[in-house]
Amino acid sequence: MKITIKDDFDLSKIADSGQCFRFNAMADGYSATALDKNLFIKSLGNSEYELDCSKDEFDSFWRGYFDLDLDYRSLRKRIDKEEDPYLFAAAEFGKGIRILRQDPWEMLISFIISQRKNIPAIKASIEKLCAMAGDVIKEDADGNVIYSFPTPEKLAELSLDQLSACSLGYRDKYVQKAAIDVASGAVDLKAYESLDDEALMEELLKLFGVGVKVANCEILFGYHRLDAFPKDVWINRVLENHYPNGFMFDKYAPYNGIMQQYLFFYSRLSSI
DNA sequence: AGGCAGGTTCTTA
DNA sequence: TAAGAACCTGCC
Repeated sequence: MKITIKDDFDLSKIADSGQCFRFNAMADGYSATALDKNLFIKSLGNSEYELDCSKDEFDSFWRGYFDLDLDYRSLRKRIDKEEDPYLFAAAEFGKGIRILRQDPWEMLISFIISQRKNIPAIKASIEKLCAMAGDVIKEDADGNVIYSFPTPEKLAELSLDQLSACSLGYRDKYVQKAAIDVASGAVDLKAYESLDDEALMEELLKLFGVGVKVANCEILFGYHRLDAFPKDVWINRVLENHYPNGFMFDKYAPYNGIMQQYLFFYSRLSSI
C-alpha cells in the first residue's frame, strides 16, 4: 500500500538512530522487523512511501510503530535558536528521526545486550539470537531469511552455551535470567505499563544486568515514555561540553527523550 | 599490543 | 556510599 507522511520522517536517520537494531537499508528501501512482523518500506519521493503490508496491518500496527500520530515538527519548533543553539543545530541535523513504538520485551533484551558493545556488534548478536530461537517470517529482498524476535519462552529454553554462541559475552547470564523471569511470569513487563515513571524505573533496576542507562532506554524505547533521557558516553560528552549550566529538562518536558535522540544522533555523526 | 565500545556487577575501603 | 576493578568479544 501507499501512504503520505507530511511530518518529519526520514528512514535512513531512523535506521541509524541507535534506538532500533533490526531496521536496515535493504535493496532500494528499508526492512523493519519488530517481534514477529516485518515491513519493507521505501520512499517514493514527495512524502510518499510504498509499504508491503495491508491497510489493516498498517492501521493496527505500523502507524503506531512509527509514532505517526505525534507531530514531531511542532515539537522541534519548541527549540529556540538563540536560547539553545546546540540543540537547535542537532534537531535540524536529526530532523526526521522519530521514537519508534517498540516492544518492551524485545527492547529489554536488546539493551541488556548493548552494554559495552558498538552498534554493529549489538545487531550481530541480536540476529544470531533470532536465528537460533526465532521463527522464520519470510525472505527479504536480498534473499536472506528474516526471523522473528524470540519469545521469552523460546529464549528461556536456550542453554548458557547457546546464548554464549550468539556473542553475548558476559551478558549471556543477564539475558538468560531475564528470559527465565519473564517466561515464568515472575517479571510481568505488560503489567509494568501501569506503573508511574519512578516505580517503573525501580522495577527495571531490580533486573540482573540492568542499570540506570539500560533502564532508561527501556523506558524510552520499550515503554515509549518520551520524557526518559538515557545518558550514555555520547550524551555525557554533549552535556559536559555544551551544557555547563545544565540542560533545560523543564522546558522540553515531557519530550526530553526526543531531544536526547537529536543530541545523540548529532554528536555521533557530526563529530562535534 | 593495548585500548575501547551506547554499562553493570562485584569488591574493597 | 563511593571509587576501582573485572567482565566477553571484536575491531582498530
